[in-house]
Amino acid sequence: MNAILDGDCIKVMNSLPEASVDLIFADPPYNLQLKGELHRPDNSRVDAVDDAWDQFSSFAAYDKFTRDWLAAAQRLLKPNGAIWVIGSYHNIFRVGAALQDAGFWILNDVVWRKSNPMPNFRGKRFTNAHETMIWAGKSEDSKYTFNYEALKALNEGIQMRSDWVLPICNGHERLKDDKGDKAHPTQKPEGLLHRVLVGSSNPGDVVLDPFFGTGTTGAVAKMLGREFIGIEREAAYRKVAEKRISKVRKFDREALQVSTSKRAEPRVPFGQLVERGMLRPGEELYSPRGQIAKVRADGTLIGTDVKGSIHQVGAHLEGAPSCNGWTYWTFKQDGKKVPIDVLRQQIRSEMAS
Amino acid sequence: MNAILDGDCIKVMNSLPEASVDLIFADPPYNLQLKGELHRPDNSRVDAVDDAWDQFSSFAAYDKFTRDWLAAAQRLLKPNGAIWVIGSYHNIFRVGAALQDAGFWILNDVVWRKSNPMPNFRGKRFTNAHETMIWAGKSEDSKYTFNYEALKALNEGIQMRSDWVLPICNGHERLKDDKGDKAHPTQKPEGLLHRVLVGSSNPGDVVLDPFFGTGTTGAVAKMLGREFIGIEREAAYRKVAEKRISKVRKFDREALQVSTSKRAEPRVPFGQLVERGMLRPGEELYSPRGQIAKVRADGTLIGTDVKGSIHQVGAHLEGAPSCNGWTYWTFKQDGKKVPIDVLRQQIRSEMAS
DNA sequence: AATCCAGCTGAATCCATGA
DNA sequence: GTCATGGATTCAGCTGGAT
Repeated sequence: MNAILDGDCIKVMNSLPEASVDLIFADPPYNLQLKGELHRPDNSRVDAVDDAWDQFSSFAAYDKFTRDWLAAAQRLLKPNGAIWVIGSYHNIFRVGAALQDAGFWILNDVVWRKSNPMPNFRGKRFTNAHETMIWAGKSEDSKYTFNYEALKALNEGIQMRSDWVLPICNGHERLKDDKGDKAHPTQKPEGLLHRVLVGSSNPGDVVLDPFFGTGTTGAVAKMLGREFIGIEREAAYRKVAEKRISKVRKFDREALQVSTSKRAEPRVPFGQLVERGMLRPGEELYSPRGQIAKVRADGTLIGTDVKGSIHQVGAHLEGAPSCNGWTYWTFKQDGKKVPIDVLRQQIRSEMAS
Repeated sequence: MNAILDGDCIKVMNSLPEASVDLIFADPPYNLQLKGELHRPDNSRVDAVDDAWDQFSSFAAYDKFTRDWLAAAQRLLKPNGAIWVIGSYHNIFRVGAALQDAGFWILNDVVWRKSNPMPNFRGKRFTNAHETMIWAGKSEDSKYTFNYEALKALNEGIQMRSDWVLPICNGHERLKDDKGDKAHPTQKPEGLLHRVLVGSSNPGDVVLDPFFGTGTTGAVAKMLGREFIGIEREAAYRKVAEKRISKVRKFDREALQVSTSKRAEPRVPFGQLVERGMLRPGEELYSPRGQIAKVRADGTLIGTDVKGSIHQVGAHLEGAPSCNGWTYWTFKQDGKKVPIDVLRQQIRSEMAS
């Protein structure tokens, strides 16, 4: 745990215990199939991704590699685990189809829209200004983690969309080797991993990255109080990543607390309000339209022609498929109408203390 | 030519002569696999895409369908032809892999970022705010059409990126049936097709849409002076499309001439007004002295003896070294002359949100 | 005549828990 | 496994009628 394992990711994954990982973030080789060299208009040469680890003999060979590492990844995930895979149009369609074929259940595809992409120097295509991430549950039934409120807060109060605008990794964040060259050709920005991990994992979760590279996933996981496992077969990358992560400090515990939704709060049966005498049997509740229902001793309501729970009676009055009775009904307190949800909040705050 | 053919798209395509089509735009079924009903927080029901044509028994069945229509499409394309396919995460990965397997050569994936997507009502995933288009040549050797300068002109003088922000099709553009309901559940916006056709085809080219629906491809092709072939098996959609396209008027010939040489960068994206249909190619703009200039499809203007950006033509008419075209030009709206800057403000307010 | 507001809608794989 | 039930959840933009 919190280590970088040496070796081929498939073999290493198969040596780890099954159902032991909460989240996987994978940045596999893109299989770029670049032909000649590319030069900028000023004749400078573009430093391309031409590493041996990105060479595959055919689509079939790439597909086999993809199926194999996905199978190993799926074995490692807990039943409610999830996976993120990032790629470009060269490989992401094959990865996505393989994910579906393996039984993963796609939850979203998320577009990383680069605010500062490399232009298309030849003027023969569109500027390749984005990469695609696929977020998928281990299976269709997985109860995946999604910190809705935290992401909404990250986005100034509006729910997070499937397109994320983030700059590419450069400047001080971009790791250099001893010669001052970039240490890894495709280092991902920490901002990207921050959003992934805040949104789809919780503190203490185990996060695995089978293509660890220079360790962005590990660095951000450490900051955010997640446990990480990295797998990387290139010694040079492992060395850079080790040094990088050792310098990372975990955020304060308070900083790791994210906004939670009401769903995470304890359930309070309406009957408790009656039991505790906050509402008395026979007391009248009022709908937004002024309709009246009476509280009964067992915590149900009775209206003019219907009885049942606060939700059922509200739904009936509205002719709606469902209704949140807590916010629907009000009662009279000192002559003013007050939502009954206020009483639930009182009970919850008592429970917390 | 310029007709809507009735029948199954694979059979119809196989009945057409091979190597006869320059460009294909395809909006195939997405295979959504929706389960139950979905309600908004206000309890209104979401009108889902549950049509029979989007039902497939398995991924294997969908893959076979995809391979078959792609093979027919590939046969129809000229050697230098290209194809666009649009989809969502439900199907686009399978389509992309099938394209590659069939020998198509992916040129870009292009993300349509929706400025006004439907939210995620249950707060369980990211807002599904984009769709993906794949642009591919018939083969790796295809000398595909790419109107670099025209697209650059549409994008305020900056080269066009692989992510396009456009609103979904609603308002008056959205076609209704006799009962006032939407005529087609997934009608695409004309702005999207405008950019596709201006960017990757030339006037006179033959454009095929094998999933014609209500004919957005045909309508925009006609406006832009392209020949179209539509294939649609649902009589109701064909009827709506026929009526729609009959009302479309082709733009003036000179409006279709797009820039072929570099020019000064306009300071503002006037082209977006054209792309979004706020101003139509061929429409007249008026100077303060009553002089007239016509809008062209790539967002440039043509006057009596001058053509160029809104700023350049304005400056020429005034004999001035420079001119702010945004405040200089007006267009007619409901009989009144309105500065085009009003339209820019509309776009800006959309972008800000 | 402008402005405002309520209402409606869009390619959506959209719940969790306990009996 | 199924089933019933509590109760949580939305953004942008257009339209048509009211102010």
